[in-house]
Amino acid sequence: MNDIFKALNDATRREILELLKTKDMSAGEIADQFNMSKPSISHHLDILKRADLITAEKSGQFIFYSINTTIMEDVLQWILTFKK
Amino acid sequence: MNDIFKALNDATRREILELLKTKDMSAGEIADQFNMSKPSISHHLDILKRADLITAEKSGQFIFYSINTTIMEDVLQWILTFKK
DNA sequence: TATATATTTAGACAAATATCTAAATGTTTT
DNA sequence: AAAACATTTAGATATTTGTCTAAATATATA
Repeated sequence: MNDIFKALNDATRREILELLKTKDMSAGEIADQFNMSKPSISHHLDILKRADLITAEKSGQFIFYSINTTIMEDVLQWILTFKK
Repeated sequence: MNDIFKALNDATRREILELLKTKDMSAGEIADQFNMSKPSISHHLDILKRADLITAEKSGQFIFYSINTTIMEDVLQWILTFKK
C-alpha cells in the first residue's frame, strides 16, 4: 500500500498511467510525451513497476509498458472503507 | 488532486484517517495513539487539513478533528477511470 | 492573576526524492 | 565488426519531507 501511494504521489507518474490507459507504449514513446530527460522517465517507470502499477515486456530493443489495473483495486478497496 | 495524494503518501497520516473514521478526536487524543511528538502530529494534521481530508473545529482549549469523506470521492473517481 | 493544559509555530537537521549528465548495456542494421 | 538506436544505471545535486526541541499562543482553573 505504501509503495502504491508513493508511486501515485507524483504528477508525472500519474500522467504516465493516463497515457498507458489508452495504449501500451515503449519507454521512448512515453518519454516523448514529457519535457524531461529519458533517464528521469526511466526512473519513474521503475517506481511504477515496483508498485506493480505497470508491467514491462521486452521486445527487441524496445521495452513496452502496460498498465496493471488489478492493483488499482487495492487502492479502490482502501478508499471505499471511508465511504460513509 | 496533488495535495490529496501528497497527504495520503504517509503511513502516519493514513492511520490518522483510520482513527477519525471511528470517531472525532482532539489533536491530543490523536497524538496519544502515536509514538511521535505532538508537533509532528500537528504537522500531519495540517497537511491532511490542507488536502481537505479532515476538518478542524475549536471547542475551548481543544481542537476536534473530523474526517471529510466527501473528498475521498475525488480519489475514488480518479481510480475508477482505470477500471477496465 | 498565576499556573496548568492543549495546540501550534518556528527553526534546525537528516533522509528521501526528482532531476540532470555521462556512461554502460543490449539490440539492430549496415 | 562498427555504428546507430533504445533503455537503464551510476553518480551528483537541489528540493522536499518528516521529525525533533524550544518557544509562542490560547484557554481553563485555582
